[in-house]
Amino acid sequence: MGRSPCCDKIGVKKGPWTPEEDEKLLAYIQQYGHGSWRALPPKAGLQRCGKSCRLRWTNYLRPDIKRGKFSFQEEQTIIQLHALLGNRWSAIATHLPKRTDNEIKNYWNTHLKKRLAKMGIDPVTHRPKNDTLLSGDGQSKNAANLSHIAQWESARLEAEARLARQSKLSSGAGSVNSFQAQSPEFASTSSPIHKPVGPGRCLDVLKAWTSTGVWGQTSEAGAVNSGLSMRGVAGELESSTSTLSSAAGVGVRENSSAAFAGNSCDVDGGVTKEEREEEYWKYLPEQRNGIRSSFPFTSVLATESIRSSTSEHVPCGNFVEKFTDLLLSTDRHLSDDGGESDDNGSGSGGGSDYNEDNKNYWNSILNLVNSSPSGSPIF
DNA sequence: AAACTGTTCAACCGCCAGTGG
DNA sequence: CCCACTGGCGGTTGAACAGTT
Repeated sequence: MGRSPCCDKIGVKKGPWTPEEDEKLLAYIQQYGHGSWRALPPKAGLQRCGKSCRLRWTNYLRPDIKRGKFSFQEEQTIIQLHALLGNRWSAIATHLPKRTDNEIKNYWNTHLKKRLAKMGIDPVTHRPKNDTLLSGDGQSKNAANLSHIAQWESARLEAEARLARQSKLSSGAGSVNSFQAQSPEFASTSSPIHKPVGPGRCLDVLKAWTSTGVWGQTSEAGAVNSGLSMRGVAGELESSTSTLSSAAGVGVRENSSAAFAGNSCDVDGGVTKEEREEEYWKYLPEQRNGIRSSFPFTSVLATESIRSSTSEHVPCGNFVEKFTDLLLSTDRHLSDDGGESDDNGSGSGGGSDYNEDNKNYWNSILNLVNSSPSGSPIF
C-alpha cells in the first residue's frame, strides 16, 4: 500500500523546537489560524512537517495550557476517569481543562501508574492485584462487561461532543468558551487570535448520564431532557468535573467551578491541599485494611449491567444511575467509613449495601493514592 | 568530581477514522 | 464505492536532567 508520509522526510527538521521556531509558529497561527497543518510549515517559514507543528501547538504553544504540577483534584480526576475510560487520554483530557492529553498520559505513566502499582492495585483494571485470584469467572466476565459498557458510553459521549462542535461551528457566532476549553482545534480555527478561556468547563460523563435523560432518567438539574442533543451535556453543564472530583475524602463540598476555574486547585473552600492530604493520612490505615474486603464493585454493578444491557445492548437507566451514583459518591466517601466529615448525606438515595460497598472500593483507591505522597512510608 | 542509574517529558511514529472528490 | 488526504490518537522513544554511589 505505502501510505505517503505526512511530510517528505528530506529537509524536514526533527527534534526539539527552538525558541525561534516557536515564535514563528505562534505568530503565524495567531495571525492566520492554523488552517491546513500540512500547508502551514512553508507558509510559516518552518522546516517542519505539519504534524510536528500541530503537536507543538497543541501540546505546548497553545495559550490556554496550564503547565506544572498536577493538583490534588486533577490527580483524582485522572484516576477516576482512567478507571472509567482506560487509556483514552484525549477523552480524559476533555475533563481536565488546560491540560493536554500528552501531559496527562505522561503524568499517568510516570506518577500515578507507579503509585497504584506500588500499592498493589492494578493500574489497568484499578482493582487490587490479587483480586483476580479471589474473583471467580463470573466476576471476571462481569468486570469485562462493565468495562465494555463504559467504553460504549464514553464513545457515545464523544460522538455527541463532535456533533455539538460541528453544529456550533456551523451556527457561527456565540460563545465558544466551553469548546475552546476542551477543543484547541476548534478554538484556533474559529479565531486566529486565541480568546482567553473562561472558567473551566468541560463535558462531564457523569453529569451527562444523569442529566441528558437519554436513559430514561430524571435530570439531575431538573429539566434537561434533550435526548442526544449536546445541549443537554455541554450547554447545561456549568460545573464540569466537579462532581467527579469534588473534595473526595474530607467531606468538604467544594464549589465545583472553583475546582477548575482557576489555575490552582490547591485551596478550596478555605481548606488547603495540605490540610486535605493530612486528613487523608488519618484514614489511611483503615482504608488500607479495608481495600480487599470492600470490592463488590464489579460483581454487583456488572450483574446489573448485564441484566440491563443484554436486552437493549445499551446500559439502561438503572445501571447508569448506579454507576453514576457510584462515581458521584466519591465526594462524600469518608463520611461513610471514616465518620469524621460532616457529610450532609445529600441526594443519591443512599443507604443501600450496594452503594456502601461500591463507595468503599473507590474510596480506597483514592484515599490510598492521594494520601500517599512520594515520601510516604508505603514506599 | 566522575560515573552510573533513574526519572521526566517533549517529540516522534504508526495506525485509524472521517471526509471530500 | 473507492481512494487519497488530513487530523487525531495512543504508544513509544530518547535527550536532558536529577539523584545516587
